[in-house]
Amino acid sequence: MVGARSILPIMKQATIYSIAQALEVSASTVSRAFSRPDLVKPEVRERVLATARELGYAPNRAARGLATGRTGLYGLLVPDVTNPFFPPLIRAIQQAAARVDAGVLLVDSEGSGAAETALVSRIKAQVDGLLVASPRLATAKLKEALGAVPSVIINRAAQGLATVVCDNTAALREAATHLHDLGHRRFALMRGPSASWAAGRRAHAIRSWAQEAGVSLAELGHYEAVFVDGRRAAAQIVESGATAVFAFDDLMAAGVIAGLSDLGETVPRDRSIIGCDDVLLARTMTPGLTTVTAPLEELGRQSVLALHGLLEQRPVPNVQLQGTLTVRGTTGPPP
Amino acid sequence: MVGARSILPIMKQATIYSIAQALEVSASTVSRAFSRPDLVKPEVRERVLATARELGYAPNRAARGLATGRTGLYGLLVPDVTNPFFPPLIRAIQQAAARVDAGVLLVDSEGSGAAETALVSRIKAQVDGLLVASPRLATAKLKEALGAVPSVIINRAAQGLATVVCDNTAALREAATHLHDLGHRRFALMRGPSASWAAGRRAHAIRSWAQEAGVSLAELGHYEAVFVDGRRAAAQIVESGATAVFAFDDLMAAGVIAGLSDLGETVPRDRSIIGCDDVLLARTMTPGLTTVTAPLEELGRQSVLALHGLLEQRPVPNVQLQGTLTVRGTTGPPP
DNA sequence: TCTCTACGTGCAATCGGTTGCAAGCAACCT
DNA sequence: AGGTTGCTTGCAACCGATTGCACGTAGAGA
Repeated sequence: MVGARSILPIMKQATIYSIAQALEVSASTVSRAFSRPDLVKPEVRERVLATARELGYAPNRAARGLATGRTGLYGLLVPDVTNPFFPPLIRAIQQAAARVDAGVLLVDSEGSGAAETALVSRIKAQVDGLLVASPRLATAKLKEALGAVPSVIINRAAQGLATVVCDNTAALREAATHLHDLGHRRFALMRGPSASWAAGRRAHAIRSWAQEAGVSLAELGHYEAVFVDGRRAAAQIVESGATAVFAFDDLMAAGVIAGLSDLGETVPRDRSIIGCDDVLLARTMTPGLTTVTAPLEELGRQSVLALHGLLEQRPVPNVQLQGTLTVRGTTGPPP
Repeated sequence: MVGARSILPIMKQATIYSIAQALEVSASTVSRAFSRPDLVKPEVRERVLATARELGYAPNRAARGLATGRTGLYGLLVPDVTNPFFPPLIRAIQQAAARVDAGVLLVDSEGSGAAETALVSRIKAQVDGLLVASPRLATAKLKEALGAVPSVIINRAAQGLATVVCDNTAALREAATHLHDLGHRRFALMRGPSASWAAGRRAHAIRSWAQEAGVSLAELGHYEAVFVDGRRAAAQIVESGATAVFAFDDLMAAGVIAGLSDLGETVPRDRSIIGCDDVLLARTMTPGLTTVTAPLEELGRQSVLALHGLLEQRPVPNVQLQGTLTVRGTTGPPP
């Protein structure tokens, strides 16, 4: 014994065996004190827990995983971490997962359906279950890729899979009415990606409202849900003659505003714009963006709850949450 | 050979043993074919690999982890996922980690130093190493919390720890010169959080430039690096009489612009603003924000490289990258 | 007093890899 | 021919927790 290193004795991490030894009980008892406390005499359990704390014991995840087949990890697959829609969702998921003692393994598919397939099969052996946010893949392919891994799909309907979605229909109708009340009669709708489930839903909500209200609606797109596509679309909007615009999401809305500004227009003086999602950007731009706020924290929490339920063999109902209208500064009376 | 089950035979996931059996070799050989290919006769190795592919074999991470003590996971601790500075970094880290066959376990400290301590000790047993982005904790406490876990600190200097930082001094001086050339002579600096290393560095860079250039510099703050703090600070800026403002980061810059707008001013007509980091927001606001672009992808890549090196016992030099000036629409001549 | 039940505990196998050690074998050297 | 070397491979002991099974004990019931 040479290296008497000063502070921390190079003591190997405590195991159930070290605890068992210290207490002169068997390792099984220690194990059970944690995983099945009801099977251990209260007094013994207390002593085990105390000693564990003393020795700084933390169960070895790998060993537990090997024995139980559970990793304590949830995979989270997002199409694009840098899209401001996802970070609040990620955070909520992370928190909720921590509450059920699970970690979050994050992967980004860079918006590619092919990558989704690859990533899913890459990580499905490493996790207990998968949370798939806004998948690009068609439902059938998605199901195939997922195989038997317990999964929850976020922000998209998918027959035969557990889903947690946000319905914006009511909020969008409210938004439309808000614009109508301000005096707008000519509307434009900037459609999102054709493969996007949300885009279809939103378009449908607005389309049916416009029909009922008997106002004109110019449908533009499909566009990619990115800033530059919004910016480029500004000319088409001007051309359409619409005074009020529904952008597919906040990013596109910001793009449109930038594009209109390039053309010498000011929002909301010359035109009103409404976004969707209420990402950080919507709150921080000037003027603030009128938009439909998605309950992202709740979305995250519910997804984790659903996955957790799935893992415990509980039947999990599909969840549908509601978006709400948030009026800020990009809507006003028509010129 | 009986079970010709039609599509997916309910076959348990393939293991090295199933492969070994199929090939009539020992499991050790199969194991070595993967982990130490050089020890296996090429011909045998080929057959193992082929059979593995055929059987859809994927090594069991938990088992490997138990045997080797490696989990194949890097922990990534960020103070706030929703701060747009981090998502691009996260994505880069995730990609780089995948390239060395590691997963990323993401945790968010919600900007609290105390939570950092708790989270670090919570996950350090589950990961091979830790990437700590912009920690709030003082270096000493951080080191204590990290203990012996191989770690890389991102975006902050920390004596005795491996670090990967971005130096903005040169870019900020360039930005200052840009403003000076436009005719500005009265400057203001909105300082970031006092605990932030980056804030100190940026302040120092600007302060020393101002001194050399012989222009007036009003130092405001410290502020939190959030939108609302920027917005509230607008009045102080007007009061200071500065025509050009360095905000600690883009979020604050956006806040200032909003605040000035509240007061009836327009940027850059009435005042010029410069941010820092070049987050998505900076590109998507109207007008675009003049700012110092941080090489986030490179920052992420280098951090992973460093951690990977650490894990292989290689000596890892500290990395320092350079920010670059990006001129957009929030800077112009003084009124 | 004797069985029966219920509870608490320990034994030992198991999860799926990794790895030190030694044996088998062929080529090479003297 | 005998000895040496180096390459392949198998054996078996781990890694740290979980869990089915069986044993021992004490209290309940007859």
